[in-house]
Amino acid sequence: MVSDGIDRLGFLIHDVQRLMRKRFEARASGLGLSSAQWRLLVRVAKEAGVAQARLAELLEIEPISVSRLVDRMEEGGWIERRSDAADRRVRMIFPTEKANAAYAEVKSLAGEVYEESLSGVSPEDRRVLIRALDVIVQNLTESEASSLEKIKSAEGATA
Amino acid sequence: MVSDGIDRLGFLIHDVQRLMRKRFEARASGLGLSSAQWRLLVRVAKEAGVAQARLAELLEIEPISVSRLVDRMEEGGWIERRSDAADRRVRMIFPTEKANAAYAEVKSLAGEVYEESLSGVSPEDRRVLIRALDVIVQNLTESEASSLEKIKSAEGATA
DNA sequence: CTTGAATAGTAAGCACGCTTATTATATATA
DNA sequence: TATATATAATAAGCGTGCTTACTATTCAAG
Repeated sequence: MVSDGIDRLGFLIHDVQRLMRKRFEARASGLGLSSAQWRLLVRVAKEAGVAQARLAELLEIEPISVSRLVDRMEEGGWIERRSDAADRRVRMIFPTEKANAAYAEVKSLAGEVYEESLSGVSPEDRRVLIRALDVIVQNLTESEASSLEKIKSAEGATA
Repeated sequence: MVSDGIDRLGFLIHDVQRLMRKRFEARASGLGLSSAQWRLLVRVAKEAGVAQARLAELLEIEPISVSRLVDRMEEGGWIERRSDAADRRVRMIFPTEKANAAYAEVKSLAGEVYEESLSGVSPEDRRVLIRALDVIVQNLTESEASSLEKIKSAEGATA
């Protein structure tokens, strides 16, 4: 327990995220696509016509964050907003031809970054890594929900 | 190789980082200390009197980012800027008493977040996780440097 | 001593996340 | 029907990272 490195987990995750994003954006800068925009584009490619509110759920970010991201991506010509005739509150998001054309290229580019990152990590360790990260996401999203429940039930009780 | 999940690595890292930061800041919000500020404070606690430029190196962020982070932390009463008599360009950074008092508490709080994150991950898998993240950081910082060298040598022709 | 390069720090402005508040529209209920 | 609530999107403004450009200071070279 003395120096297992767990006490550095937050710092490590933070550093890895920052470095991977930086590397990806250096590669994709020619295209003018940031990593956040790429994440959104992946979703939109799979579900053309999705509403912004649903995108926010899928990406697990706030609707306002989607709104401004979509602003910039629309300016960049990556996606298109269309009104929903059935519900005039809704803006449906579609990928443009430019986005469809770039999709495969950017995906392989992301794959390159992953391979560079994992150089020297065995296949077995890669599996463990991915599995552990999945568990962490699970743990943190689950108990986020349960925390909310606790708060709710505590509100009406002796806290 | 078909669905080993490596293609989700970037998304996973991104999600884990965001969720852990969110969780930490929910816990530490009472103290008014963000995770970026906590990272800086850890360094300053270990090297009281460190210059901002050195902090930027240690934290691997840009000097300007340190500058504004330090602004807010000075306002918050966590650190103190002092001029270096030997070099008037330099601002030496010291933790305040408030910071020293909070240090142990926040550290254990961070530890709690790590434990919650890793719930259900075996000790062996934790070791693999930390080791893999260390390797990734290594891979991405190393070839960042080598990229810079390539650029430099390309600039100066035969270098 | 003077000039010029290098270094420490900061200012301005952008991207992307957030919280809080507002507008427009839909839906449920009195 | 009229009103109240809920939902979709956006606006305003903050924190933390970035790039680029600036000032102040130090140091090296002449």
